[in-house]
Amino acid sequence: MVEKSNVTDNSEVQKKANFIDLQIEEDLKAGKNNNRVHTRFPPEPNGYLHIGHAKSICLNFGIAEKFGGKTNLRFDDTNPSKEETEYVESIKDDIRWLGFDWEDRLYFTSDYFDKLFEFAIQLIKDGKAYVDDQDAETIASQKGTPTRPGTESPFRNRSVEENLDLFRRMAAGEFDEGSRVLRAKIDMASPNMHMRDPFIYRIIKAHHHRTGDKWKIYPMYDFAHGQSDYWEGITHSVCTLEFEVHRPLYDWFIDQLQESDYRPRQIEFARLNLNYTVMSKRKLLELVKDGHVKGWDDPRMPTISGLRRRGYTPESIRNFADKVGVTKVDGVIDVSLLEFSIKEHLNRTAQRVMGVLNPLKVVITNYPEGESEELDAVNNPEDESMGKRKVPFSRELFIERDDFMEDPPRKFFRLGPGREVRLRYAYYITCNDVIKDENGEITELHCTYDPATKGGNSPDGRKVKATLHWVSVKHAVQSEVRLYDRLFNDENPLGHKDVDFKEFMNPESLKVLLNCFIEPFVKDAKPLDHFQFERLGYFNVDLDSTKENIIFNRTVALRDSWAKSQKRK
RNA sequence: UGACCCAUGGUGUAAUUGGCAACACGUCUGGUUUUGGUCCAGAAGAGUUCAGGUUCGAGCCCUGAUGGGUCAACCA
Repeated sequence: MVEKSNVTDNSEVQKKANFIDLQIEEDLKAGKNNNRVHTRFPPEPNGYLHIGHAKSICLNFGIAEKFGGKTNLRFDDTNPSKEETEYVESIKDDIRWLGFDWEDRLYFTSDYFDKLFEFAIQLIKDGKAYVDDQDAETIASQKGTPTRPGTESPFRNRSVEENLDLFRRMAAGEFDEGSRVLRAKIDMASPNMHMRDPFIYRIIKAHHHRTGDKWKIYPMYDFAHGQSDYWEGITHSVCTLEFEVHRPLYDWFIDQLQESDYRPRQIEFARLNLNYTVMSKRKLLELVKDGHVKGWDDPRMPTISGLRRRGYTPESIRNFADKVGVTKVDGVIDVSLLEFSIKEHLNRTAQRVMGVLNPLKVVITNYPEGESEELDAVNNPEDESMGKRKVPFSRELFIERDDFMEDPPRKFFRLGPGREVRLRYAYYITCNDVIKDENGEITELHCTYDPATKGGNSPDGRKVKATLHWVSVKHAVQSEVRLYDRLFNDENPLGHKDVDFKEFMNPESLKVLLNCFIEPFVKDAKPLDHFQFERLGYFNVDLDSTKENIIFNRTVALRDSWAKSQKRK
């Protein structure tokens, strides 16, 4: 069975087996690979990980967990011109943050460069690989098309000795980049383009982030991946759908290598797509490089570091990965599911706090000047063990501008002239006067409070229709709040021919509010701490935050059926 | 005149392997509520791309069609 055997967060959810689980169960039933299950997560260190990688990470480590196997982390670093150590470190951080552990199984494809080289030599000796002296264009022209077979290279039938000599000289750096490649000799007429004598080694004279300048030639992905799997004892090599057509080639190389019953198997699944964003490293890099966002970890980015900074928790991302499932169907997941995942987690765990984003001053005219008091507030109504805190109250308060209307429409329950509402955990107040400046802008409200309603209940049983959040002016912490909206206005920014995806960027994806006031409880909050600002949403402390200037990110807004009903009108 | 893959409510995933199409998100309604949140109750929404076939019975098996995706980087 494939249910999680360990009962972690006592949720004991029995996960449905997906098609990969089923295939693994079959392999196990057939006694393959001595009943071992061993997966790997193989990122290329050429960018930061995104939520799509998170799905793959959860899948690979999840499989190992379900079947009592192991998962390796392997950096697929076969192209020195694109890869950097910075990326290696960020990737490791992100995986660890998600809560997965590769233990001592950290590998680099570059660890296998010597073995790969030897394997190439062997193929040459076996007459299964040859050096091609033609340039890229010529070779491409001989490749044929998907509907027309290719033609063989004039260098295809060189002698083994000549191939050996040339290949060694390629490795020695005797030739220029692009002047020669090593190719596998397979079948130029294959209906599968990848089998038409694929390149397996090319000359690149760039500094490699790990092997330095030792190598002048580097293996191609197809020549490295399966072999790395094989040498690491990987049993199930899970990758995304676009590698489906590579599988025959993967198998071909394994055929050349296999010397026992053990054999790794490639299985493909559909990559994650999210609407209103882009999910390709190249496109994300473009956003970073061109300054459309502030970096890989900009809270608007679908990167793991961006989501982390935005306030997403590892739990929420893992739950999300579970919810989207694993299939071979190319689909697009609605961001609302991602947002649901974080709201679900933070609702249970986030400290409640009151914060006013667009302040409107309220003077409690019958509250003694210069005095203040502390009121009890619940830290999390979903979790009594989180206890209570004190919130200071005084004569001058801020409330949310949206919570007052001079001419309240029909279903508006909040404050208006002559109306009485409750200030959460404090008192009932009634609005008596609306003070305006010379432009007619409302500058403050004069209200009276009912001392008998302390804590928020009226002894006479009088009801109010609304409860507002508030802060005490002299106690509140002024802070910056960054509100985020989707990065793109279009559901599928990449789905338009002839229009660059950046054309669809949302100009209002970031709104910075500098004049926000939060209750003093947040004074000592540290970067990445989560809060629910009551009635508003979930916020966390940004990495830019300092003791003097606390900065909050809005992770996600609370569901707001009032705003929704207003929008409909 | 190719190969390979895919097709179930708006979205994503299920369906005891041939037996009443279910769950989640989203949407809507009502209730509870010191958060217009949460929670609770309920509703709408697919008859499974189409056409044949096998079968007592097909979302599931077979055939064909249609639609979509991937493949012709010295990227992974």
